[in-house]
Amino acid sequence: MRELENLNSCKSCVYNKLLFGGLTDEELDFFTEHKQELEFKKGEIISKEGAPITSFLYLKEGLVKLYKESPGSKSQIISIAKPLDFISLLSIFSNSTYKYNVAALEDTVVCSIHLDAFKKVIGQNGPFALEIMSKMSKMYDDIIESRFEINRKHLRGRIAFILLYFSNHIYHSDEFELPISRREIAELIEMTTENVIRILSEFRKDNIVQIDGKNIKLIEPERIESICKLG
Amino acid sequence: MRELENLNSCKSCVYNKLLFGGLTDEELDFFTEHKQELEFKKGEIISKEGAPITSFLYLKEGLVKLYKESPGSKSQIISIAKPLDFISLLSIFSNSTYKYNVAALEDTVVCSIHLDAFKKVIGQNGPFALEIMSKMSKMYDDIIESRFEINRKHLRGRIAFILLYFSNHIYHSDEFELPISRREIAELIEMTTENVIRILSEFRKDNIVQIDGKNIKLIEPERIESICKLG
DNA sequence: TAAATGCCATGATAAATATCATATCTAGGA
DNA sequence: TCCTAGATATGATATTTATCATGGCATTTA
Repeated sequence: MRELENLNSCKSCVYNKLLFGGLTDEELDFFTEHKQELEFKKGEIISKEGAPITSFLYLKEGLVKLYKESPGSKSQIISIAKPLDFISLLSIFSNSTYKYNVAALEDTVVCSIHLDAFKKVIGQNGPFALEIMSKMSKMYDDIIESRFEINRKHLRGRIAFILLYFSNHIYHSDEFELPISRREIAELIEMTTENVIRILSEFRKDNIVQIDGKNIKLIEPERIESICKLG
Repeated sequence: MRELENLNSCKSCVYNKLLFGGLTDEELDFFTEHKQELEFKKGEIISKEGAPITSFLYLKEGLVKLYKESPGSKSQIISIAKPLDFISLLSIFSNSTYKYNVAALEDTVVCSIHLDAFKKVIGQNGPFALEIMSKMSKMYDDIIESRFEINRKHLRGRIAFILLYFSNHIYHSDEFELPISRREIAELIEMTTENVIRILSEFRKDNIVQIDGKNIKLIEPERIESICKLG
């Protein structure tokens, strides 16, 4: 992890309008004083389950995974966060320590705002509070929704689901490089690594995807959609 | 559904201190004007997926289930809400329509505060906003946590989990009456109705629970704990 | 009262999935 | 450079779970 020099003010930050629409100049200056940009290399741990929460974190660049490790069983990936997602989201208002781990899947830049400063502004700016609540709710809803969706599918449907997830929600293209290993896919969609590999092979043999290592190309997205829908 | 007469002010409501610690008298009066208590009989639907959200709802008395119905597959129960839980929670700040259904498992009293009024107070009272966010986060965290926990267990572990859930979190007793059918248990912990019945029978034969219809008595809670932990 | 419906119950069987074994390939470290 | 650990790959087998069939029981409805 590397702390970037604190050159940029939040006021000039291209993300502030997307994320923090309703803030005054004073509030943005206040955040500027209490923020820090952090850079993480691929594979680095950003936060750990059980560690105290001291800041509000959101992703500026890169890709991270939120995951849980439970003794004696495999780890489970809760979700993948992309730029502009809040990554210290779950737990931040409900717990003093993180309830899950966060690790960088790519080189990543995180903006870290000191928690007290963040809460102070929420407390004084109602519309901002509502905005954060709305974004928070959306993220929680998405996680819960996709958990239930994955659970009612069979293995082929789950693989179809995750391929479409990367294609539609992360890369916006039929062709992309998987940011995670087969094992991590397994941890994300509740199946074994062997079966992830097996079913990706099936899809390749059926000619609905091209696979070369981590490089994926969806040849027949419509068929993948229908496999996903059927479950 | 029956609308109760609006006799009680929020100021005198026994729940207000538990739920809404930081409100001024004026704000409580404001809520009194914009609230309505609703009574639902067991089995009644409180809100439906897709219906517009017009109020903030919380449970005063009774027990409800939050569930999703998806065409062509069984419904899935997301969670069970008990008194003081927010039931219009998910979606309320992120969507204009409900993302799931809510139905009463017992005779139930719901307090309904008009959404605009609720948002207005959040916007003007920062500590209250933080309080609501904290409670919201906790509920979301619990749902997500238990989803992941259920998913890494085998059937026996799931049954143990749900027995302990009712015992520890709902009834606070080793002896209780199940508020839901075997089919609903199945919808809640991701298994088939037959297997719920089968495994409850196994537990009965193994003498770790007494079962008489919906009446349950945990004979050996420690063994149930260990079955739950092992998965 | 009778019929019907839904819930509880159990067994037999089929299907889905995990586990185990093994092999190849690759990337990173000594 | 070689060596090792981990990722990918595939087959055989075992385990877990779902499905199907059937019946009893209770509760609602005609």
